[in-house]
Amino acid sequence: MAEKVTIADVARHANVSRQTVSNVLNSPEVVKEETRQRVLAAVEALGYRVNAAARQMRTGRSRLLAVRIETTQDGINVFDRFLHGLTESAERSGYRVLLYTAADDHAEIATIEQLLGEFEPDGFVLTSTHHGDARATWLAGRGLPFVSFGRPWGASEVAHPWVDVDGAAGTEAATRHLLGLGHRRIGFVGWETGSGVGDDRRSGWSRTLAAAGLDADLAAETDGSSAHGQAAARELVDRGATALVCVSDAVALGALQVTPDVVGFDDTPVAAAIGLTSLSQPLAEAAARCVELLADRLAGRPTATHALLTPSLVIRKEPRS
Amino acid sequence: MAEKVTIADVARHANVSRQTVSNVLNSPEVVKEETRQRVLAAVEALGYRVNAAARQMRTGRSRLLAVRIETTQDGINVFDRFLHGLTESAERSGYRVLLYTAADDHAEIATIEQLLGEFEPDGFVLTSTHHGDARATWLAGRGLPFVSFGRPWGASEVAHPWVDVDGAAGTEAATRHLLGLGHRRIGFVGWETGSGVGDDRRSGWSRTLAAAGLDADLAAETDGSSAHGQAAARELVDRGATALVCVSDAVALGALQVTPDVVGFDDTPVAAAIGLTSLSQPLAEAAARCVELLADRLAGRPTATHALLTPSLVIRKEPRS
DNA sequence: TATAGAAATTTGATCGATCAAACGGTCAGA
DNA sequence: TCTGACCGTTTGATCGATCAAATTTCTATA
Repeated sequence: MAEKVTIADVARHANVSRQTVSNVLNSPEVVKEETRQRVLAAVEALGYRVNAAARQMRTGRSRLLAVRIETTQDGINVFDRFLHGLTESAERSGYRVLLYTAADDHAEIATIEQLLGEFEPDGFVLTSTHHGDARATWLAGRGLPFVSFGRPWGASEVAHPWVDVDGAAGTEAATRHLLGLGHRRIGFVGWETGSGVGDDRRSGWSRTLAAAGLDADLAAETDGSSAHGQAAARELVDRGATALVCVSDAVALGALQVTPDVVGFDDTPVAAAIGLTSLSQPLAEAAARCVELLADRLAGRPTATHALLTPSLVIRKEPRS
Repeated sequence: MAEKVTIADVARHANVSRQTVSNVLNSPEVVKEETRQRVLAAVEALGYRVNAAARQMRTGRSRLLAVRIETTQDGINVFDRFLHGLTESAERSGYRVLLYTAADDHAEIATIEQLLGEFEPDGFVLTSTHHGDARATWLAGRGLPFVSFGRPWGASEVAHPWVDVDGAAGTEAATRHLLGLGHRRIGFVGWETGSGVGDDRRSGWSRTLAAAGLDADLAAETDGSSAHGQAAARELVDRGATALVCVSDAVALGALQVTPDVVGFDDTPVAAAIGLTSLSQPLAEAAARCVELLADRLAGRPTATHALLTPSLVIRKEPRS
């Protein structure tokens, strides 16, 4: 039942030593072609697979990437698609994804510390980075390999590899789209000032209006809920807005109760379901880039410092018109 | 930077042997209380953590549970909440969750085989079980510990521990709810016959109507899309239906375009967003039960064979009425 | 043909934890 | 006083892979 094939079994079967088998698998260039073939045949015949624990014990490398799985807050999030992409890309690079949970940044650091002692992940992927992120500082402080999905917001931050989606480029596209529909008074329903992501998304809207010679005066702040989004939209429409760019689909959902020409952000299933035009983040690509940056770093290859991806506008019509 | 504390360091610090440290951690009852305290103090002082690879090498156990991360099909699914619950519960039992992807059952088996050779997960969690599931047969065939989220549909299946949500009980509650609102002609928008989950959900609807002395003749089949849901709903309404119980939120979303009294299934973010009454699966509890069954089995404790949980009806009013 | 040097392969040690067995000390009973 | 049982602890071996160094085999040149 539990047939465990070791490197010694393969060696015996191929009439070579353990080390030669190891070399065939890890440094094929030092092995004579004929021997290589013979060993590979034995590997195949016996169904041999390297034992990760034994390898890790000797090399110190685990081929594991650790990622925190986030709680689905209001249910409208997008993390699962990123995680799927991450797992897929990691597999392609010979890594596996190990999950952990944490209530907050502080707890996450403690968990990372624990993981380092126990499973020794080779790298970490941080998500939902924010201003003054303690996790990035902590990881960078001890030279641990990691990438963040989300750029390091704020000036005093440590430099580290990151991947992010260009929110400003997204809202610029959204604003252009609404301008193209003939709107001249376009509002922005955002989050409270100070959130990096929110400010970034707002900036794309304002700069586009400015470039078109229009005032970017119709902006409102919300706590991110649909209810607040609706209230904010009402206010902006009362002040003359005829269309709205929103910082998220959740907020857009509320805004949609007020006026039809609304663009959301994240292209969540909700947007698709209700026919909301929204900005779609290239999550699979973002995940792939994260793995790429991390894998390059871990392999000692020269790595890019970051990647900024552009979201795409998914134009929909409300189904109930 | 990379300070690695081994069991030998702790032993030296506490003036005992390696084995005593190991005993303190694994079989505290054989160690004298005084020694135990001293060792624990040393563990604390040095920040020692067992190295999972070394332990696994000797014991053969990895404290890893492997789960396949599913692709988000139409985006309206619920897997991420289950996964989060699983990770959390696993941590509580001293396990970590390892992710993998697979295109289909066949590929999944191959991946499991690979994982067994490399990371030697202690157990597996299967999701989306279906009629004649090759994965369950394969795992059971070689005596590997696993639980499925989803019961073994079909009679010829091997017996194995499982956790599932009682779909029939859910649709029964939904049907009762609609009866309570005064409806007498209640239809069911389902999937094609043959899917275990779909048939189960349909049965709750039909048996409740039968119990109320009503005909359960208004049933339609769809491919699960909103578009088909809408068409099917139209047909049922034309045939006299005044309310509809749906097999999923996706289908319900389509049905909602036809008539307001609709109940969905899964309580996805979409349902919450559009004010759709829906059945909520206790996913966190389901995940906890999965871990419980698996952990008991792995610890050699007597285990229950399965758990069937009841979904709860979340009643909402359409926001746009 | 001999031999330096490169190429290919093998040997022994090691990573950190746990198992199995041995060990020393204490105590009850003969 | 001696024997055997018991408790708490220690010692040596082991899991499977890889590193470092040693060894053998091959190749090229004098």
